[in-house]
Amino acid sequence: MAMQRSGKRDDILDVASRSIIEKGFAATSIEEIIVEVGITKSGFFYHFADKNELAKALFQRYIAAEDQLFDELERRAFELNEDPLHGFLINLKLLAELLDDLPNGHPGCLIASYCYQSQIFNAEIRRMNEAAILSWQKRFRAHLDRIAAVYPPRLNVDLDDMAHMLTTIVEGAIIVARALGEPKVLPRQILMYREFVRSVFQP
Amino acid sequence: MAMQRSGKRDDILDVASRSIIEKGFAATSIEEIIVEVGITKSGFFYHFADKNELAKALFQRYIAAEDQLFDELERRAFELNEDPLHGFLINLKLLAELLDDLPNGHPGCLIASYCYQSQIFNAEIRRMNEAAILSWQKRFRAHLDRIAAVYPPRLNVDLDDMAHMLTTIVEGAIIVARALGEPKVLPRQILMYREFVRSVFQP
DNA sequence: GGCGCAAGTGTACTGCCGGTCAAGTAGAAG
DNA sequence: CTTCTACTTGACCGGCAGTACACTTGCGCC
Repeated sequence: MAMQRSGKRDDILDVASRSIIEKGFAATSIEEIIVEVGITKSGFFYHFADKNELAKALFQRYIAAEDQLFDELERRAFELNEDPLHGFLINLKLLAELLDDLPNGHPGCLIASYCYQSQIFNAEIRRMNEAAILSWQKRFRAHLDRIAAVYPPRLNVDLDDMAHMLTTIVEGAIIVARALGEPKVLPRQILMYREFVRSVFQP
Repeated sequence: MAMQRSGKRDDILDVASRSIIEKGFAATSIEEIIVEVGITKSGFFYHFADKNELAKALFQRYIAAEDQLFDELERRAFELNEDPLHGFLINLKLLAELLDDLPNGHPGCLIASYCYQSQIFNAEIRRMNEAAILSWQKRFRAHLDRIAAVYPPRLNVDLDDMAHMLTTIVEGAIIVARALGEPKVLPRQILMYREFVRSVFQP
């Protein structure tokens, strides 16, 4: 059999992330993961010292992928329009379209998933979770600052709150979408945020 | 010892809800619940046929309490101002103030908690979760309809989306607040939604 | 062609946890 | 004085997380 570098390790991460997002971390047994991957329990523990290590690796991979996606969307948006406001509005539109095209909707966010199970993780993972949200916050806040420098806000809103609002809406909309079985809620809520941004800044 | 009706049953629900919101359902063992309540395992299974029954009872109690709270806030708000828009704005303000006054912030929402662990619950609980969100949706939508009848919206927004937006923001803000350890995020995000409502409807 | 390392397998074990079952008890209600 | 509710005592089963450790297999390198 082919011995590609870390073949099974990635398989474990793929299977585990799907299962954890669906059922939660504690409800995902190592047993079922190794059965689906086609590996033995020893094989699993060769790659990960314990379940917490799995959670950590999963999280790092997830955050890296999200960051890359955001970078890419940002780049494309500001290629289309350099203006801070219009570029950001296009950015949000692209994000909504991308999510709208996912056949089964966004699978769920590990940040939220871990958040409601935080007590079973160690401090390191909790700090990673916090750092991930703060990095989004910083990213969105930078956009808003650049916008506000050109378009003075028409409403008296705190830009930090407004930056948090996008994270808030994404996380919340994933929950509502999942609970209702209506994937479109997420893209639609992002467009609502977009309306809000427009109504705050557009003259 | 006093034999108040269903004394221990309520104790179980109290302990379990705290633990489940913190750690998740699967990570909350019956063992630890009965130890904290000071009860035997048989005592637990006297009240609940299995863990799923516990989840169901917990959920019903949670939803009933939330509904009552919303009713109360609504009543007080419209006592202060009968106008649909201003009454709703006051309603949101009262909600934000109430959440702002909670010393440790909102403990977490069972709907979101269950949502990320849905696969371990039976169909009945999943339907209850859906119904709870739809009932909020209906409640908020009714406000918005009454507002729109008097104040024609200045932005072209879908009122269903706007009603979902409040649920979305509440659920999302709880996650962000928890992950960052900053309880104030929730009331502040509700006030952001309030600004949005105002900017859509206020002439 | 032999050596070492990465990537596993095989197997046996501990201990917790969900859940079951049978029998018994203390106090309130009628 | 019986019956019902709300538990207790205690024994038990099967499944899963996680540990431990000896063993194997294929590839790259010298």
